[in-house]
Amino acid sequence: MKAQLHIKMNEALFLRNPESSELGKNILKHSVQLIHRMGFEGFTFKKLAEDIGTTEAGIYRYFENKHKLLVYLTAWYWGWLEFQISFQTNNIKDPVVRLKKIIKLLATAVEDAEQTSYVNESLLHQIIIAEGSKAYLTKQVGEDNKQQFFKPYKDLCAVIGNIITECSPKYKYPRSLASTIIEMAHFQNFFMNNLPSLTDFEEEREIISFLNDLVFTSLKKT
Amino acid sequence: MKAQLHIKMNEALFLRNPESSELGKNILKHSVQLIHRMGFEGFTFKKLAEDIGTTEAGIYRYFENKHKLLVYLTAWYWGWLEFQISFQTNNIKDPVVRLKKIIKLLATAVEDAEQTSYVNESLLHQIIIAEGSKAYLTKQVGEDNKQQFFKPYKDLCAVIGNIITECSPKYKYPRSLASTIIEMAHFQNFFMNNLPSLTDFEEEREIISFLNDLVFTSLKKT
DNA sequence: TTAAATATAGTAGTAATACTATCATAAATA
DNA sequence: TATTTATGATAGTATTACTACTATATTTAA
Repeated sequence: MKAQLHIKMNEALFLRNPESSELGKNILKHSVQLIHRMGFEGFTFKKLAEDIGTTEAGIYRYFENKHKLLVYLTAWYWGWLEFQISFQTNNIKDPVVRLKKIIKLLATAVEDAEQTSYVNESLLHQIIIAEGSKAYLTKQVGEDNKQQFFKPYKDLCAVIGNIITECSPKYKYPRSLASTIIEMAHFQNFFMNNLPSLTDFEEEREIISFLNDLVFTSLKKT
Repeated sequence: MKAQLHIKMNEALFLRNPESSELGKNILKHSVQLIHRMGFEGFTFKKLAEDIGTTEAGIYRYFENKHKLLVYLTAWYWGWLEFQISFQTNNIKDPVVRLKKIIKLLATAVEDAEQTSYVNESLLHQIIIAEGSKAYLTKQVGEDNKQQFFKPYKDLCAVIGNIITECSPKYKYPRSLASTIIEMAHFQNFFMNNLPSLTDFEEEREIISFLNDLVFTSLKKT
């Protein structure tokens, strides 16, 4: 008997809960695969429906549009990652050790092993790297934010910010440093793989070293 | 008699050079206004044509699609910014002073005064903050990169990276630190204005302080 | 000077996208 | 058994993204 991880989602993100039916779960599963394969711009509900073997109208019963679906997937990811972090740093007292562990988790490709039934976390991690920013880089960011769509991201940022403050109570920018770590864990990965001259890296390990250096020199000073 | 600044653009970015005609210049001018007003997703060539008072087909003679136009605008911006940097840091010997000046330029809203005839740099700066990443966060990033579309961004990153190395020859991640400064100058601004709990800031000045702290503690250590 | 080439504008159309609405049927539940 | 709920199938609309074609104005070349 295995414990089943479940991420509680904001109800305003969907019209019908995708976790409540087979079709819904298929929408999540296949959308991750399709967005990963053809990018968010190339992805349409029509293609998704064909991939699943259902109709466009079927998808629209679950999600209002593809933007909401992307926001759903990113929110799920941040919720899942926050759980991973709390699980993996549980019982670690030293905030410096915790922060290092978090940086590693942020910058490391997820292994396929620990898959949640209908979401391939490894593919989703790559989607977040390439498409994640598009969830909030829109004209509706204000309204989406009012509806709490970015709460999981903000919560994670707050968690990391608090650990930063534990490490160095006098450091003045804990939340900005937290969002910098999160964004750069992803952007440096994207750059390394697609625009390598914007980085000094050839593998993940080096991104982790860079982020550790960035964070801990900033914190040691104070 | 005033010197006229001209940014040389990659010819593969357009079908017909928009700087070579009135319509072309109008396309640049009005696209900046429209993208700023309705966001890149809401922006279409049809709306642009109506705004200018020409036809859709007229726009398509200059740009293959709106993605190319966005890449054109971002490339123009980075080229323009590199010129601003070289101009404003000219004659400054001390690399630390130069780097501080660059951080300020990156994070500061452009004044309306110094406008280049057909591009409103102030609006364009805000477009780069909100839409700039979408120029490379696509499935075609590899092909676009092969065609050198991101050269101005990469050049700017190299310039900043070199100054970082001048400041601290032993620092191991000059290019990644440079791309981090560039991206965070924009993202922290976007977060401050739209998702404030991801930052510790209320004004630009504070973003500059954060970036200075981040960079110079990293560099002093070595 | 005139004819040919070229640049530019405008009209019209197509295929795909992003939806909405309706009706039928199968399965679950009360 | 009646009724809700989930899914399926079909059709339709407005907008988007683009292409092809025609008309006209301007430049250039013979």
